[in-house]
Amino acid sequence: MRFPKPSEAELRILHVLWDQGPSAVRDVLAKLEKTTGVGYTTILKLLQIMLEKGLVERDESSHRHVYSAKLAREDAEERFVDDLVESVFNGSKKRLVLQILEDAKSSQKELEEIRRTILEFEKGAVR
Amino acid sequence: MRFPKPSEAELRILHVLWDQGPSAVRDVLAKLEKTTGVGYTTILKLLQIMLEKGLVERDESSHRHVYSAKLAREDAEERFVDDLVESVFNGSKKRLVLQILEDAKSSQKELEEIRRTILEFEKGAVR
DNA sequence: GTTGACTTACGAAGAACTTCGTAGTAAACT
DNA sequence: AGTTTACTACGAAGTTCTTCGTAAGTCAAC
Repeated sequence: MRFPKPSEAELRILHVLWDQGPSAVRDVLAKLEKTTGVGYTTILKLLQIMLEKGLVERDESSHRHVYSAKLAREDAEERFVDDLVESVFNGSKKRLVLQILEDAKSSQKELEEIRRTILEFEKGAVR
Repeated sequence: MRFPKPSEAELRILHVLWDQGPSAVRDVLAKLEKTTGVGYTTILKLLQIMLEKGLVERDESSHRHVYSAKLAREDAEERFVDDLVESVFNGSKKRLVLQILEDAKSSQKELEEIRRTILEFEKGAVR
């Protein structure tokens, strides 16, 4: 089954859930209010919408509901990459890779890191 | 100066302008109506909005206005990749590269193509 | 020069997204 | 028990995006 693509604000919340694990609204707010300045009920509403969409699930055993990501980080990453390849690079993953390399060309350090990353991967290293 | 990020529909139009060069509304429509089923005035309106945003420019010397992309393909690609890295991969291009490799792992053919792409790039080949 | 086809301009509607205010409910603390 | 604090639910407003309908302008061809 295909899950809906998270919006920007939803993605910010998912990052918190991925990093911190199951969290109440207040826990999510704690991480996001400094950077986004967003209010409590905004997070709450978003989590409720995400629940409807199936992006998160919640534990209602306590009055203080606890939300956890139902969409795995890797699945989300793959989905976003696939969508990008489709909409921007005409379905060619090769062209995306080329663009990344082309993009990093200006920075010797960055290019070197990518080269190292690929080498590690070829040796069978996982992340 | 930072150009606005094209929306999905705007991006579809930009692809046409990148592929075909300067085009009138009808020319853009010809390419998009089969795939998207969208109407004439929709394309027109979008082009007008894109003109305001600075994504395209237009030649009004003839009654039939001709639009051309002001935003270069490569710049758009770079912008979309950067935004993806920022919003999904926590700013780490390395993690994006890893995800692409991880993603292609299932397909031997795809992985091989990426490997070849990187090799070509290292030899100084341009796209 | 009138008609008909094509074009632009523009308003508006519906959808998704983001945000918050208000109201009601549960818990906690004197 | 009563008050204060914290939480959930929900409606609603503002924004952007996408789409189209309608009106008005241009041009060629009859």
